[in-house]
Amino acid sequence: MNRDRGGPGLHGVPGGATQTPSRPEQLLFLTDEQLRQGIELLFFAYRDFTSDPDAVLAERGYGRAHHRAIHFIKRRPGITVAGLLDILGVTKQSLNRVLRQLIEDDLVVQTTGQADRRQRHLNLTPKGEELERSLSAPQRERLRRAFSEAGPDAVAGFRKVLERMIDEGGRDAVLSLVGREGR
Amino acid sequence: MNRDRGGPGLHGVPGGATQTPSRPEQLLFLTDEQLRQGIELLFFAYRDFTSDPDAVLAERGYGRAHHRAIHFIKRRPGITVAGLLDILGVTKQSLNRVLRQLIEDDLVVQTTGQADRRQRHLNLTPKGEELERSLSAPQRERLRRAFSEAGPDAVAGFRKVLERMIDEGGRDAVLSLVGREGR
DNA sequence: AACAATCAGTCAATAAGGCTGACGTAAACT
DNA sequence: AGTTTACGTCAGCCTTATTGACTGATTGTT
Repeated sequence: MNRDRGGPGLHGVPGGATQTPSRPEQLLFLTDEQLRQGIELLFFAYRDFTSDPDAVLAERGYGRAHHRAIHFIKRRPGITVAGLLDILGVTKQSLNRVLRQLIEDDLVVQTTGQADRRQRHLNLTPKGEELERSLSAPQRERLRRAFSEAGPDAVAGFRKVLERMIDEGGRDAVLSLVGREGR
Repeated sequence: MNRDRGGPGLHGVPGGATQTPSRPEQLLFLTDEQLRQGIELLFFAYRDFTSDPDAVLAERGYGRAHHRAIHFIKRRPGITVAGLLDILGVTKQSLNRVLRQLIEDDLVVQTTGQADRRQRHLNLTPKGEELERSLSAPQRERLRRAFSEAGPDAVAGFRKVLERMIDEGGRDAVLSLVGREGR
C-alpha cells in the first residue's frame, strides 16, 4: 500500500485577493528551529490523521485514492470527471481505474450530463454515502476532540494558518470550494 | 521484524500528562460541516506544503522516502537505523534501499556504534546537509510567511490543535522529539 | 562456552498507485 | 466540415511499499 499523496494540482490563476489581515502584518521573529518544529508537527499530526481511514479502507481492499475520490464526490455531488481530476491533481488514467472499481462496487453512479452530454456527473449511492461516513467519522472525531481541547481561539488560529499555507495562486478557488462559514 | 502498514509508530507509554488547558475544557459546538472543512483545509494545505520539496527531490531522482530519512537524520544526528525505522513507521526493507542510495551518493554516513557495535549511527555529510537545507527551505519559507500573516496567536492555536491531533499514545514521545520550546 | 536475542543488511516476489503515450468515441463549438 | 472537449481505455513503466526468508556480527544470558 502506498502512503504517499499530494502532487501539484489545482493551479489556478494568480489573481490574489488578500484576506484583510486582522493585524497590520506584524513581522514575527521566527527561528529556523521553530519552523522546523512546525514542519514536524505537521508531519506527525497528518500521519496519525490519515491513519484513521486507512484502517477502514484496508478492510475493503481500497486505498487512499478511493478515499479521496469518495470524499470529493460527497463534497461536490454531481461533479464531473474533469472536475474531480482538477481537484485531485492526478491523471485521467489513474482516476479512471479507481472510479471503475467504485462504480462496479455500487458506491458511485454516473449520470450523463443534461446540458453537456459528454460529461458524466458523479454521485454517491446510499452504499457510497455509508462508506464515506465510516471513513470520515474517525477523522471528524479526532478533529472534534482536538478542537474541543484546544478551544475556539486555537481553532480559529489553526484555520488561519492552514489557509495561508495554501498556494496563493489557487487559494481563493480552494477556499471557496472548502467553504468559509466557520470564519 | 516487519511492521504493518499505516503503522502508528512511536508508541510510548500512555502516561498522559495533560497540558494545562488554558480554559476549562469548554465544550464546543462543532457541526459536521465545520469538521469537514477542517479535513479539507488540512488536505489542501498539506498537499501544497509537500509539493515544495517534491520539486527539488524530482531533480535528483529522489522521492519522499529520501526526504523523510534526510529530515530525521538531520534532526537526530547519530540516530540508529532502528530508531529511524520507528520514527518513519516503514519496514526495514523499504528504508534500506533509500539509505543505500543516500550513502552511495555521499549524503549520509554510517558509523559503527561504540557502545554497541551492531548499531550503525547515521549522520549527514556536508553534501547531505546542503540537500536538507534546499529541501526544507521552501517549506520553512511557506510556514514563515503563513505564520507571519496569521499572527502569533494564530500560530499558538495552530500548534495547539496539531499537538492534540497526534495519537494520544505516542503524543508525549512525539512532542518531546519535536521539542516544545516554542510554547 | 553455548545459546538466544538483537541490529543490520539483503534477496526475491508481489502489489498499489502513480505516470506517459497513444487511440477511440461521442458531443459540442466554430 | 473541421476542431476541440470530455471521457474511457490499452499498454507499459516506475517508485514505494509490502511480506517472508535468510545471513552475519555482536551482545546478553544461562
